[in-house]
Amino acid sequence: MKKELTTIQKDILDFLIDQIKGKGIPPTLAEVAVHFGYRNRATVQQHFSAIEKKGFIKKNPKLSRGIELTLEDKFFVPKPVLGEVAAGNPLTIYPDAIDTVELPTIARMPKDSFLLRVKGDSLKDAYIFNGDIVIVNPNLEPKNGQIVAAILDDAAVVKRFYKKKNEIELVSENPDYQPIIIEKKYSSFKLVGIVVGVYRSMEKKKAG
Amino acid sequence: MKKELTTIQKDILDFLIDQIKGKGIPPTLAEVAVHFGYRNRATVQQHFSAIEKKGFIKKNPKLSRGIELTLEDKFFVPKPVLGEVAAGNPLTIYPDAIDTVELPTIARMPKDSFLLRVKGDSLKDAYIFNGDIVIVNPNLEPKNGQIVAAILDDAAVVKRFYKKKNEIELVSENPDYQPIIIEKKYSSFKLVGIVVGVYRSMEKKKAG
DNA sequence: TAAATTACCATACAAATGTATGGTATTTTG
DNA sequence: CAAAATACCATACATTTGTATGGTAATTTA
Repeated sequence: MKKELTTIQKDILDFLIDQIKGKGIPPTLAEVAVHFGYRNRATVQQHFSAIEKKGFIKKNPKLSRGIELTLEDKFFVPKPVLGEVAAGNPLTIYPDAIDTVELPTIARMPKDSFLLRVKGDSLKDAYIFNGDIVIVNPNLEPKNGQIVAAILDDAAVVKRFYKKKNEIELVSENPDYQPIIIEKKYSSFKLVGIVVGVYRSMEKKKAG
Repeated sequence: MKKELTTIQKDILDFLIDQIKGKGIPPTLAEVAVHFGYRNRATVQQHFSAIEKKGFIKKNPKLSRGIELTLEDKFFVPKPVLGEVAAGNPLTIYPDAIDTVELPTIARMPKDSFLLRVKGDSLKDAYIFNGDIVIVNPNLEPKNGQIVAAILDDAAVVKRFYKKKNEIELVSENPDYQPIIIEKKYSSFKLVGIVVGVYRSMEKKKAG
């Protein structure tokens, strides 16, 4: 019935969604071909057919730019969760997806953003809880007070970000946790991105 | 700078808006010609030029369906929020969208699901807070313990749902609020749907 | 192992598309 | 009144677009 998309098919679908939601109109076969470096439209044409057969888009025959998304009926689209981040103490971030969450289409992420599942309760006063999924955008400059994801000594944290004269402060909302202070020269610190949204599925009840 | 449109030009612009807003993609010259009964595309072509000269649309040369609206309103209308629902006490639900949420990259609304913005703090022990957006699916049967949206005396509430022998109980997580008990024959109660997810944008900081 | 799927390539074609040019008649404007 | 703008018509043309068909190689599935 509804099969899974291959990696390439998923990339193409992402591009379609990106164009439709971003530019407003669906791309032509040629435009997709150019974007992915294909030498002809037939390749895209065949990918479209495959994606349509799996039920993710609908082609309006003969109609230019006649691609419609059927995602709205699906509602939930599986997205990889790249790792678990500690709101409290640092945890490992995994190179590949450790899991997938069903993300509602309304909370669709920007192309290069990714998801992290929060562990711990140090952000509970910022209304982010154990098990919540945070959407991280790596292409934004952090402003003071924003919640960011960062790598610290090969582990990942989600904290509130404050830039000071010679140091960066990562604070938890929860007073039980001490702020992490990073001197600017400290090299094993790497900012990953800004947390732009939080999503929580209500499907399964969770513990407090 | 920006002159006024003639009656016909306005009709054509209206059609453009209609198509872009409704169908999602701008029409071709030919489609507009057919709609208005013109025998050729050149007529539409000239109208487009006139409307563009007056600053209401922008033509992307050589690009099929390359018409953009330059109206300040812009139609990448994010997501309509149908109303505000009280987690605490009932609030009115509005017939039309009262607001839109700005989300990272937004997909279209699932056909029959919708969004509601939560007001009040009676669900705070279920980790749903004032200002959060709940995603409501009206096509699911509620199970005991699930969080539902319901209409109660022309107002909407978001509560935890419990079905008992002869009554339905809607409880808040927050003990400050008394459970609402509805006898089964009570007619002004209508279940709207199940809350399947919660989304919160981090773009603007919010109050507790 | 055989069959199906995937992921590309190339070529061909009719129809659709945006554009250009030229024409006519009416209405509006300076 | 003359000039400009408006509102259509017709035809022509190069591209673009969707589609169809056939082929190759690698991978996945049965």
